[in-house]
Amino acid sequence: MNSGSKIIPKIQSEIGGSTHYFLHLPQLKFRFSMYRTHSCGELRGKDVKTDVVLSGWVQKVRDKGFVVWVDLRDRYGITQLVFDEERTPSKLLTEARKLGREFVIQVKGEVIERTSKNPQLGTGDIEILVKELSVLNPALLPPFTIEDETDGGTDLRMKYRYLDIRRNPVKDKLIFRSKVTMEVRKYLSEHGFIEVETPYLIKSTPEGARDFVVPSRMNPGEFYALPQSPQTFKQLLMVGGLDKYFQIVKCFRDEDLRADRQPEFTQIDCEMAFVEQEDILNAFEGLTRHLLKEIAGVEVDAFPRMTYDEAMKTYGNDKPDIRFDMRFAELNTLAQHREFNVFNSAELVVGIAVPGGASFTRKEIDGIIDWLKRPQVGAKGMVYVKCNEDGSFKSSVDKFYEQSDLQKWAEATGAKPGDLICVLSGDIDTTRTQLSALRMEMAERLGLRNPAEFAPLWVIDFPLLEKDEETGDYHAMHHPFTSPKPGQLELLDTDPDAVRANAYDLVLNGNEIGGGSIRIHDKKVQSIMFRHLGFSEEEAKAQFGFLMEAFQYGAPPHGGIAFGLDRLVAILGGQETIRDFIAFPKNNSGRDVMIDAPAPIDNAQLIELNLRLREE
RNA sequence: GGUCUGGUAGUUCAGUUGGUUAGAAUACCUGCCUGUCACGCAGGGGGUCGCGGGUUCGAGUCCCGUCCAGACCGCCA
Repeated sequence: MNSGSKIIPKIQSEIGGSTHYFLHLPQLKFRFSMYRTHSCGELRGKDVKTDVVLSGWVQKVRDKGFVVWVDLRDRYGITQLVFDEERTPSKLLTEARKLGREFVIQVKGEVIERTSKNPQLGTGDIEILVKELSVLNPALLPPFTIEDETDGGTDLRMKYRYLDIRRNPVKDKLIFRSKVTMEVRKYLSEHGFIEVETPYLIKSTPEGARDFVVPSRMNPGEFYALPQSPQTFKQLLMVGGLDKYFQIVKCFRDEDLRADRQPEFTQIDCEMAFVEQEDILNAFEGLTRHLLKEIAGVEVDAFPRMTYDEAMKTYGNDKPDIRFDMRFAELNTLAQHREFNVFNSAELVVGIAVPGGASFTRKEIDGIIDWLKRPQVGAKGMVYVKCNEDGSFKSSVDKFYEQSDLQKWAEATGAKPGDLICVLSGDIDTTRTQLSALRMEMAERLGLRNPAEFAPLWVIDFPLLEKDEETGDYHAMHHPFTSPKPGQLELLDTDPDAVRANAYDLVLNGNEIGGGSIRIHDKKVQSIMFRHLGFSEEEAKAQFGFLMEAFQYGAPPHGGIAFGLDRLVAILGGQETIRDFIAFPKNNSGRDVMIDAPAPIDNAQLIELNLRLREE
């Protein structure tokens, strides 16, 4: 791989600040003479003496006695209104004093130059001397302040999401998302992709995540499922000859949530016919590069590539964050020749060099070890080596190892004087997972996860199958339509773990933002796959008969990829959590606290649907 | 299914070893203020300490249960 390639943005992303985005033009594109001639963000010094009509929300009333200022806000900005004792009729001045926060008002007046200007505001050179005021709608006092730095907690803000959306940080993220989807549509359309909508009411499938199901009134006892992805439909579109398809589409998975996971989420779903893996990688590297350039202002070199096996060995993770190093060094041969049984009995001894970590105090290192021992990580302990500035080493296993041993560990991990080598041991999978968690935690603590830096990476050659440790069954690591590498079909019988797939993920800053594969387009191969996944002939036919049938009518070689749009947008915006990039997200328990869903349905509805709730 | 953290004024939070009348900031209301823009100044109102039970002379504080929220593990082809 192209190691150490770090991409520094030309323009820093400024989500969360007050900077507005490309779509945030201050001008109204459509003018409605009845309610407004201008937006609250566009009037400038050159507009002085113009008669205008503005509408918006009252941000703040500042009553100074002789003069009352009202900040009028809309999506485009804030314009100051002025009412004063000299120029405003007393009746109007009294009305202005009665305005409350978030009242919706309309004013007619004249743009005048301010006596004292506000350079922090785009409209800060002018104000509106109001001649007519009408309250279009009064408002209750909002439960939290509609300001960039609100006093509201997340719970409250979710319940009153429509108020939260009035705030710049949320509004700007939605505008930012709109910009991203616009660029996606633009790029893919320019490259010959056709956007096709596929159905939401489809059939439940046993593999993968749990389905959300929808009862069918007209077909008693039968259910639709909401799609986990439009996978089979986009393959059928290839059989249909559409050649290049995309769709920005909602997908549904009934699994537990995370900060970056919602039960309904949006994918950029893509498929191409007459392509091999290389064509897909090129096409969508192009899309991603386009987005990085247009959205984040970052020019990126060719994306590095790494096999799944290499990623697991080097980073203990199939979605490594390569903005920083701390690569794994396997130390078995260097550490299993002394009397240290913890290492000698381990399947894997592996370490990383934490830059600057030698300066950690004993207390800090104990803290790290405690962190590792939490059930979420589950490590038994950690061996560490401080690499002193004078070239000597101080380790937690000095009893067992010579300085020359530790010197070799330092060479293997790439540790320099001042670094801390952290070593974990145990069985291969667990130890890699734990060290990977430690690597990310250390990067976080050392501030190496710079959200304005973008390091994309293709991870390729995923295993075709994954073994369920409980049942011993195999299931598709990607999905059951993924093709094995050429010539590896025979291996399915002898060594299923060794079979690699034409499957790939696009990783950005340690997040899987996209994944796809070259599909099986041959009915026979697909049958073999289903058999290995434990489907009987009948089950396969019942579940995917339509696809198998379609493959007999001239299915072209095809493959595709799907990007998680919510996550992609959040990362491009330099954020960890996707929720603010979704207008109306669900909470931790999958609830919409604003509309209070899900909710029971009444008995008549149940009867109509031929459903009865189970008695407990 | 599990682990951890939190729940006190409209809001964000503090509240010591269990001890008098539960505080601060902000928001809100009233008054004042000749250029504010986080305006300022003075005053005022505002609390079922998530809910239920227990220990105790006494519980915001300790214990048990429960609900809600957040982060994570499992899960997420």
